[in-house]
Amino acid sequence: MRLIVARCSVAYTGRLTAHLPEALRLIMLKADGSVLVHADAGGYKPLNWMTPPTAVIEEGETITVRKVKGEDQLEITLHEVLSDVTHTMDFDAARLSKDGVEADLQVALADAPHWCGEGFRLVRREWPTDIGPVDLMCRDEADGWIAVEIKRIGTIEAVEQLSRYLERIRLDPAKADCRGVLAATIVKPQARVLAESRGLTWVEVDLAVLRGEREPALTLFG
Amino acid sequence: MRLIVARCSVAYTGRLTAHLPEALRLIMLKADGSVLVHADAGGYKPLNWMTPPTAVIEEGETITVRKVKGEDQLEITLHEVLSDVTHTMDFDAARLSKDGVEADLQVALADAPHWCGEGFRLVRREWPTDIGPVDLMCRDEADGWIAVEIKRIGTIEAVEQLSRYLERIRLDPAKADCRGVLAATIVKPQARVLAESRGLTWVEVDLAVLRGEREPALTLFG
DNA sequence: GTGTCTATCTCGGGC
DNA sequence: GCCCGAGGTAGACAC
Repeated sequence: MRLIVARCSVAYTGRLTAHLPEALRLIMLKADGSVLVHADAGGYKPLNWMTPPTAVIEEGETITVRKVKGEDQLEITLHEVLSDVTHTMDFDAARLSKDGVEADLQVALADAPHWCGEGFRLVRREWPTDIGPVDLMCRDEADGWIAVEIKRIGTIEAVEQLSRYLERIRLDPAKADCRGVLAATIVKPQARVLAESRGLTWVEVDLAVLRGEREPALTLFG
Repeated sequence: MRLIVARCSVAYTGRLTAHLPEALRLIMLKADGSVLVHADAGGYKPLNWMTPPTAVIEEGETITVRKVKGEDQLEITLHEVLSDVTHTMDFDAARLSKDGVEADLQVALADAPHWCGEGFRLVRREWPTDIGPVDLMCRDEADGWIAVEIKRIGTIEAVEQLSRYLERIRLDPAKADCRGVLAATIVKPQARVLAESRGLTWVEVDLAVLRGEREPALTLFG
């Protein structure tokens, strides 16, 4: 990884045009061809960047980064270089392991589907439809079908997704009355409104409770 | 900005939990409190990070970053430091200027709504509904209402969004016949099909043409 | 290759 | 403060 601290200006052309006036910034050139220009503020995001695969050409005080496919181009002009160092790193860095993403929520709910609705039992995970798999397919005490869409954050988008699946599932006469449930750690207000207006149910679930690691704060069905 | 190149391991707890085993990486501590851990590959994204406002505590070989509000915590353990340098930068770096984003398109179309449809005149931008604002609300020569959804890239999602708005707008008897138009720089084939199947219109617009900087390539209404 | 969907999305604007 | 939508979203995975 090459780290250049320099007074520089940057111009991007491609999906849009952007210009960055002269200032002191960090330019990061990764071994995989990524180029990132970071300021000392501004948080997570680089001001300008190019993701691999790229072609990097250095000519005098100008670094030109081109996307191998496409029109995107980044032109960095170095006005004053304060530091320019290269560090060799393990190219294939050990991978990041995560717990608590949507997939983990799905596993936990598959094990305890009653949190999606009273008396629910799992028929299968990733129930296939012709436009993609529904997260969970369940049946209730009266043997009615219920499609469950799982999200960490339940947004309008999730309601749309569930609606699309239901539209397909209900084409089968045996499942014409299939209900829909959106299960999420947080269900946003507008998603609640939209879900209810479409006759769909929503429920907030807590991963730790699902796993039996914490007591439920409230009685949800009462 | 402080740049540490070190063999390190990282643990994140908060919205989820994540662990990064020992490897050689770059740790970036920005003046605004941002902390980013980057590998020499992996493109745009840091492996781990914390956005401001944060509290950074350094004790021996451990750097602990806490979100000022909330539970989020990042714990970086330094096993071997190869480099540790600090560069003073202009804190308030000159701002990035962009042109060609959706907002620019909206301004240009509000100024020249006839590109959305013959005889259209603007009633207002950001017309409110209970699930969010419609980009443009127009009326045609016969005083009919038209809701316009503007996107840089017109996808199925944009058609869904426009459909949702129309669903709401048409609840008002005075606007029961409200039409819908998707205006975008590029309208994807699948979005065209879906729009047409729902009785919606789509139109491709060119920002330079809207601004009168370029001649239209084709007659759109003919 | 395109399409779809997740993300510790991040970030900015509005109320 | 929360909520919502845009993003050069990026990145992963299925088809």
